[in-house]
Amino acid sequence: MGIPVLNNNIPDDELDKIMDNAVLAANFLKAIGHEGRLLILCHLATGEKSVTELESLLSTRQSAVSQQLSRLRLEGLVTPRRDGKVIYYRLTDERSRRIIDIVYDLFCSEI
Amino acid sequence: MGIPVLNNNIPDDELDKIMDNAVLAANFLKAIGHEGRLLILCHLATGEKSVTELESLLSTRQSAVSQQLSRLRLEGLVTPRRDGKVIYYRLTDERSRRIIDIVYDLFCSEI
DNA sequence: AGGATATCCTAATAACTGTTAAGAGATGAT
DNA sequence: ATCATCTCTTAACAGTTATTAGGATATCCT
Repeated sequence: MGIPVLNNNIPDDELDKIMDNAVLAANFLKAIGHEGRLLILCHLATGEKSVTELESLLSTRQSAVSQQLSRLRLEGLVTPRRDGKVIYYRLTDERSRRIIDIVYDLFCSEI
Repeated sequence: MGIPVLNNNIPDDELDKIMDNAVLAANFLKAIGHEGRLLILCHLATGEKSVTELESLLSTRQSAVSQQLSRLRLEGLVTPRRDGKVIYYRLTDERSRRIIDIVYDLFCSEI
């Protein structure tokens, strides 16, 4: 059923660490807290896609898609690869995939 | 190192499920993608706190704390318990805790 | 009554989004 | 080489939404 609980009592020292990183974490969560960007991540979970492909998958204007991608790029979630005229995007690494899995687990694996 | 990858190829059926839930998920992520609310969750991770306690922990006005709590309540992340005049908030369940653990894992456990 | 919260409201400000338009890289034709 | 074209990125703009602050009020309990 999923993700293990790391620890039930986070010590105060580490709580401070969280607090220091709160802005960082909040920004990251904002980045994925967006319907379009979330869908992009889901689509990329099934494999590389070009911007044009995403444009039609999402029924969103190309420049909007591009901007959503740029936000995801900023967070390091996706990585572009140019092949001729076309730029393909993919999930950067296991971390990106983990995040989608988590969202999937939280919102889609319940009955 | 953490959270298991559920599957590398999410089938299209389930992708649709994700898409249906994208708005839901995005709203949820927006709720926790907020510095103040994230900090509240972190503080509650160490145990129940009253609104007044949170008010001073966060150096935020009471009405603001209350509003942030109400948003978290809406998402089911926190649960109030009244004891006389005081209302104590705690993380609702393992799901809430899991989410903080994940954020912690993503932002605080790296070297 | 009095303390602790929740709600409501208004105003000010900041953040976010999508749109258009202009620009940059790559490719292929002339 | 030049030009047109395709794909994509970026900047500028404008509408919308979120957030914060402040205060006023209502409520719930002792």
